[in-house]
Amino acid sequence: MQIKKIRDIIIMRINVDTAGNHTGYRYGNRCRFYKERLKYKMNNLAGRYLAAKRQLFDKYYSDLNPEQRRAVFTVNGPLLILAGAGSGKTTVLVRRIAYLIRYGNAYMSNKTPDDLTETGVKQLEEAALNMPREQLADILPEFIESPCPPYRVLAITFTNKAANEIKNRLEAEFNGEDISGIWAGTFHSICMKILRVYYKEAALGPDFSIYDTEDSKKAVSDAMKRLNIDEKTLPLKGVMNEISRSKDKLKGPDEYAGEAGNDFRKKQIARIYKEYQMALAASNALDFDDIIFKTVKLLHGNADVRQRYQSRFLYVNVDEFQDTNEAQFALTALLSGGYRNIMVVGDDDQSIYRFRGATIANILGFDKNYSNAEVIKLEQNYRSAGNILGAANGIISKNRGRRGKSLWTEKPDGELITVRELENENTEARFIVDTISRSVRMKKRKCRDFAVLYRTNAQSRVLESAFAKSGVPYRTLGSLRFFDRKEIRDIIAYLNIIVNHNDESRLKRIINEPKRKIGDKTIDEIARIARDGGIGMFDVIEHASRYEELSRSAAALSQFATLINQLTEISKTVPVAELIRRVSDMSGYRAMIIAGGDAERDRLENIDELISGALEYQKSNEEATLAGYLEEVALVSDVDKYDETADAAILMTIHSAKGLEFPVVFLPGMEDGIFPGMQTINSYDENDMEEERRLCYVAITRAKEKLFILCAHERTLWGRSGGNPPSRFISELPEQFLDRGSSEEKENQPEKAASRVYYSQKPVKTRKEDVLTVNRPVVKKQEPAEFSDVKEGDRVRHRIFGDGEVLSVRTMGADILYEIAFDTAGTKKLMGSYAKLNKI
DNA sequence: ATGGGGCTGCTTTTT
DNA sequence: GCAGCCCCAT
Repeated sequence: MQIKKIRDIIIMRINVDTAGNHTGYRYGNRCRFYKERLKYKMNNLAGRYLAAKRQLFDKYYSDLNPEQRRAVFTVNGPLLILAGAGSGKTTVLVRRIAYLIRYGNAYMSNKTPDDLTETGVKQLEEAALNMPREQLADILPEFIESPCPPYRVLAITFTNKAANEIKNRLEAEFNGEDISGIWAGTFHSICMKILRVYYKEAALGPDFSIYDTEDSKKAVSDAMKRLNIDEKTLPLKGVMNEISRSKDKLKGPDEYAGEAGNDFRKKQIARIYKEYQMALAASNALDFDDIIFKTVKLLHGNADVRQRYQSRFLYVNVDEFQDTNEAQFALTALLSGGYRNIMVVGDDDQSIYRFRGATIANILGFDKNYSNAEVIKLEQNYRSAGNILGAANGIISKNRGRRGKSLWTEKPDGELITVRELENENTEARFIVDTISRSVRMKKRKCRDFAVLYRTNAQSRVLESAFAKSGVPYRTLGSLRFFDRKEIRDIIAYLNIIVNHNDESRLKRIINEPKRKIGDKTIDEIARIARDGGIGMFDVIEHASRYEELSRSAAALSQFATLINQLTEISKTVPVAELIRRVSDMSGYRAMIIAGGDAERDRLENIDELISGALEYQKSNEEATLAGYLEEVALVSDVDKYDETADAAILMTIHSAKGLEFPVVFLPGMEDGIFPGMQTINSYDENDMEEERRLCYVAITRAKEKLFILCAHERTLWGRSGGNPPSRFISELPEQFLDRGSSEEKENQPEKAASRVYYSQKPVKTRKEDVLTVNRPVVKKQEPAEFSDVKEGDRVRHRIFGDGEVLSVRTMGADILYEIAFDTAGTKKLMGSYAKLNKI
């Protein structure tokens, strides 16, 4: 296959096209163009008409800030919205889609009616001044300019949760009007929608299965066994990762092999990759990465299909762009290739998924890939109190690979951030629980106001038991997912076999579950015969008696085949929920659980829950099909079901907290070795530390009112006890936002620190400075007064933005917020303590 | 074929 | 510290 450098080709095309015959103007040109035109027409009717029109829209959208409005009104051409944490990103996305469906390009358009009259324009000007905002909706339709029908809008997100939120908020926005034509979904669900229609063109069978990580792990492991590659010499995890990253980069097995060169490990992986893909093809299955890979391949290689979607999607909107990988970037480029109205929102400072292939280059270089892209920054934060935001700005400013943004808020400073070192992980947990229960007892807050965010899931155990003991209601997110439970996976495997008899991974999973006296030997033999004969495993099973090698288990095998065939017949007549019931009965699965006695009780309940979930699916989908259900099950996680109304404190990893906000946030385990983790500390790639720092930034910006940063003097981790120095990230926080407890506590610190047993495996890495900062009680106060002689109207110089004029000076906590109109870099809001301003 | 006991090795996670 | 895997005994 020659999908060589799809990405390069796509990017090249973008550049060529945009440089050539794009409909828009470069923004700079457009600005100049505007000004000239406005100056010229200032006194004539058309100019006044346009000004009044824009005033009317600005007024109608006055619940948004000016940057947000610009993001809503800029609909044509490529647009990058850099949306800081808590800057109203989803609101903008939703309002923008609603705007282009209602008004099209009304605001930016320079068209004027031919029959303008003095009185008509006067009326508009009058309305812009005096008409109450609510009534403006009646006038605005007059300005509609090529509105976009809902079905021509595409909105892509990462999680189902985000997709649902967009859908729901849009529905509310249109309250009752039919906008169901909008394509809003995750990358994977969008791709599935395409692949289900054009499966033939994508060289897939009609009822292909989706392998989740667990399934593909098995398939890769099997492939390695077949190739006689030992998992001890080449760990499965690394192989999986390499294959997955390779697919992210749109590289198939052959290309991967081509690039392996003389690298033995890569050559091995290339063989596994190829074998794995062959197994997937034989099973008529795709893994998660393939869903996107194959779609990009299809759109790239098939002009008809490509054109079909390119001519359909007039506006393409991509959420969380900082988390896209190369394949996803290519997909968005292909889908938006028709009209090039592509808008991406994201925050480079919140990119925390590099480890799974996200490339921050997509957002950092968006305006290079799309040379005429406009860039809008949303920097006003509506979420966090001043001190929290100050700390967040402080820490993220230490990163180098960023576009540079500095958030500001109109909110008061609020409380200082509490930083505490506790004795050990148990006292740390108790501190959290006590703080919560005290606050709840005093009726200051509800339990659900509190969130505990940790770096690793391993930290949750101690926390959970502290919560359990105290009786403070709590919930943990992301422990064992419902669909990861064995019994659920088994039943789902049966359903997959019914749809796709040759799904090898699922077949292996349930062929002997419950026990049917079909052992591993037999299964391997079946797989081998199938492979040699180029037929499906199920075909072999169905005709087991034909093969001498299988004679011993032939009876059991044909019984199994009969079971599957019967269930397949049944599946054609009964709905999914009923089918699940039949599967669990006829397969003997239910009987097996019941035989297990009381210990297995909840497994039975889980199956019942699965059935009610299927009923739910039938209710909400008019065309409920088994294949559709399986797709939903494969692509939907139960994290989406995080119930924000339950009155319980919530415990989760920082990663899963992204996009959420809480009045009070605890960050336990802020220690070098945990956060940042040992791997990061020992890494020679400074990008690793930057990503860790971004994660810390995400953690801090989850808090609305109050933040606790905690570490333990001693900690038992992985069975060994020892201690970690407080996280280097704590010392990166500007001191003026922190409350480090009484001076007494501080004085005790050096001794404690001296007696510490460090985990550090590579003492080389523990540099002198680190130890010093740890041991010395940090009391250096930052001097915000340093620049306080800068006044409104002064000329100043900034390291990056150059020279500019100070528009306003405002105190924000112990810091000062400057608004500065830079000569070349535009108007920016900067915090005094980081801005490093020099008066000139 | 199956079940139990010992051994290893270990971020983060959505789809 | 514990989960998940491998190997061995039945």
